[in-house]
Amino acid sequence: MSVGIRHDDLRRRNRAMVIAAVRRAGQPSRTEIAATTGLSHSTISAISSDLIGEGILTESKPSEAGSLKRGRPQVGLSLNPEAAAVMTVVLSLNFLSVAVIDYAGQVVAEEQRRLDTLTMSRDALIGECVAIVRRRLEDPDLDVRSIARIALAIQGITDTRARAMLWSPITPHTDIAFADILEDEFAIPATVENDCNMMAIALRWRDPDRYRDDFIAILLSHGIGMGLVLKGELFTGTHSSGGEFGHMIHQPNGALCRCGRRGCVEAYAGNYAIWRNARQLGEDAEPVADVSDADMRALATAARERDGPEREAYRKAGEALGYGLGSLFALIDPAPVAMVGASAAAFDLIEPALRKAIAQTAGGQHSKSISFDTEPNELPLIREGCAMRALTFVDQEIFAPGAQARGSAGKSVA
Amino acid sequence: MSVGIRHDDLRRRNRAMVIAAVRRAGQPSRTEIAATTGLSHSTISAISSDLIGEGILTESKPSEAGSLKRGRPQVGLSLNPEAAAVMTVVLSLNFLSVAVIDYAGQVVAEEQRRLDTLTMSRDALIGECVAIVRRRLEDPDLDVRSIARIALAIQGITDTRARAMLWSPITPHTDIAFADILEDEFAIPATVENDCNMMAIALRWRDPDRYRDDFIAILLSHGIGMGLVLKGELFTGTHSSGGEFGHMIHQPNGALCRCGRRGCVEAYAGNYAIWRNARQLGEDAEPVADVSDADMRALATAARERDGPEREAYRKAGEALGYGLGSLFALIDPAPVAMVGASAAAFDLIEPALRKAIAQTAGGQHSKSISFDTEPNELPLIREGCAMRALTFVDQEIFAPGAQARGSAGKSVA
DNA sequence: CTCTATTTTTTCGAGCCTCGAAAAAATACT
DNA sequence: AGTATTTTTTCGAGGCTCGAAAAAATAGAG
Repeated sequence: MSVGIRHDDLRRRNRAMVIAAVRRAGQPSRTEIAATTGLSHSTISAISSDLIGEGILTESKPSEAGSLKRGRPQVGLSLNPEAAAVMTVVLSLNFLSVAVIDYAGQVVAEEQRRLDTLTMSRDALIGECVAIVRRRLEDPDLDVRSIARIALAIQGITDTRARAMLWSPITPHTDIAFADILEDEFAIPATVENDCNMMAIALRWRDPDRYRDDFIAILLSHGIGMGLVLKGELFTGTHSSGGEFGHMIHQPNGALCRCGRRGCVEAYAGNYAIWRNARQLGEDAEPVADVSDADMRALATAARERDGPEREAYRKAGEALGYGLGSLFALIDPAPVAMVGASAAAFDLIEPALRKAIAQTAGGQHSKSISFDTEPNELPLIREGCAMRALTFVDQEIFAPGAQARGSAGKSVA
Repeated sequence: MSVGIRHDDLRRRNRAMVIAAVRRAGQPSRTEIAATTGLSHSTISAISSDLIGEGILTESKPSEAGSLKRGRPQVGLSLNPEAAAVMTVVLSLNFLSVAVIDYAGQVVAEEQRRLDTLTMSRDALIGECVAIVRRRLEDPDLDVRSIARIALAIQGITDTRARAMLWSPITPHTDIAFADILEDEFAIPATVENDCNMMAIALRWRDPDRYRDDFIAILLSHGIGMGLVLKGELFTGTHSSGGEFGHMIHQPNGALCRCGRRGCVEAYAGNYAIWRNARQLGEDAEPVADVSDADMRALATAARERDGPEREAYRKAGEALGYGLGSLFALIDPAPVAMVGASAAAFDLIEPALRKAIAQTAGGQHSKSISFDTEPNELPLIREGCAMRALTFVDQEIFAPGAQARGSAGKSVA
């Protein structure tokens, strides 16, 4: 049951609030912080002077823009880049990349690597992840002690506690407790996150006007993934990362899905499904392991050029996505959608059927008002989201320990 | 953006916490409250003495059971029934009922009434609701001034702010701002709630062991409704009451639904759909306005007796519910389900096909572990939930004003 | 160049709140 | 009747936020 608020929680929570305000606003003055948090100037003054003393914040020059004002100029507060650093690890199909990010959010080092994730042994996969992290940590240019957290993003299902990958399309192996493995190895707190959830977080940071409290990020790729933000918070399943939009049922007993079941949205809208339909292989044809981006582009070009099986394949994809979104919108009400990933570049081929389908569902009553945006490049988005998530953890758990306690006040996505 | 915690919020929140603890536990001692809330004995002592002084709590005799213990006996705290009262109004198809409930949760008065909701004019419908409330308020036995809140539950879609009914199957009229109407009329704060959400709240109070943080209540009735509790909180859409499980798409372009669209779960599993299939009228047959409980029982009896169209109708209903739940479980992970309503009595006919369908979905991987419970009588459940919701509002907004501020700490379903 | 108006930031005392320790209260056991 | 035990209250200490006032830092006016 919920727990009372202790007296010392108060300061911790307000510290977290101030740090969050600075991270969001970039270089706010104390006065601005007081306004956004609703706390008094005295309190902000006390907290920020603590935080500066601890090296978490630094004073920077007044925000250059409006310095024509009369009185004492505002002095901007910003995050001290050297206060800490985090490491992001993004593991996707045949690709592994890490980045070191300072406390202010700047990338200070990175490394990328191709692997054959589908055929690697479990130990080899884990080994590669550990090794690439170790190489970054051993980088002489880097103060190892400053790495306060590692966040690993992976395509597939993770558990709610962000400790393990439960299942992933990029490897046949399951239940890999990456968080424990990394923590045992490096003694740095680690979490495992779902890639689409990180996309959603990144979108929110990139465009907070459009992606604020309620929106959907859909990854159109070999498979179909989703990151969902509802009421300002990342929506996850009760046990897993959840939000397996791609495996909602579009056609009972329909096309064969990569997951072994039938009729999932993904079995119509994933790259392999579009490929299969475009090649007219039939819905029972075994999903191929991978379709190159070049092949998908060729398919899209063909579909644009003439009415044929390629165009029909995209139409079917749009229909599946549309009915899927319609069902989703029946549950959560319509919200803005971001289509992310290589196939988002072919959204023009998908959109008509999608809109037609969605218009026939409960959530689609005002389907014209549902807006779609596209972003073909998912990797930078995942990495950004991962970085923000890791930094937010540092903000809250390390620099304001105990503040994450309960209540969503400090738990908001960003 | 989120707001800092003021110093005076602290007491308010902890007051709310204590009240909630008493409401949940029934007759806890101060020591028990200290344990469940995590606050110190001194704090609990101070707060409870305030609350007793204000007439919100009362001291009752020690909890009779374990009074064989050694030391000073615990003195139980309980809600003062006279501290306030709330009124519930439940509006369902052709039926209107109100109840007055004291602060401790006991029904002190009630009234029920049959109406022809489908054919009534908008004003007549509103008029009946206002009139029945007025009759209760004018009851000489009742201290009118003590009614602190009115909660109206209605089948259909309400808005997130709980101010208005947006759409309902029980009436052709839409967008009725019942909350404003009642507040203008009686100057008592009012809310409008979705019936299935209230069912979920009631289930949680009735059986907190089974229905704790994550569960689903599904109303099997003329239509199909759902109340969903996730992570301890009632799940609603972003704009509406949401959770329109019945209008998730089961079969694109499938059977005609009462909502005018095609292929919704309800178009296979609602009473009218089962009836239509049992009578072999075809999927395009216009949904009938109402099927009597007696007719539905006859259908169920026939289905149990022989393999025929009746049995097939229930099979189809189970299949639709199963695939729908499967899609839902893809998003939120599996959770216990309560089947509520008259047709829950025919769940034996529905279950086999339901389990078979769910086993073919992503969420159904462990379909055997998904447990179903049935409760044929929805009305008492709706009223109970409504009462608890209204009382919780009083707990938080009236007796601990400002405490509902932000953070879910105090917002939990109960 | 000095003075004034203006705005931001810090300082300081007041008022709450929670906590821990100790005291008081109320009972069962010996 | 006295002792052990458990619950509840009391009381002082320590923290936190707030408002008001003071201090700091600048632009504009004369």
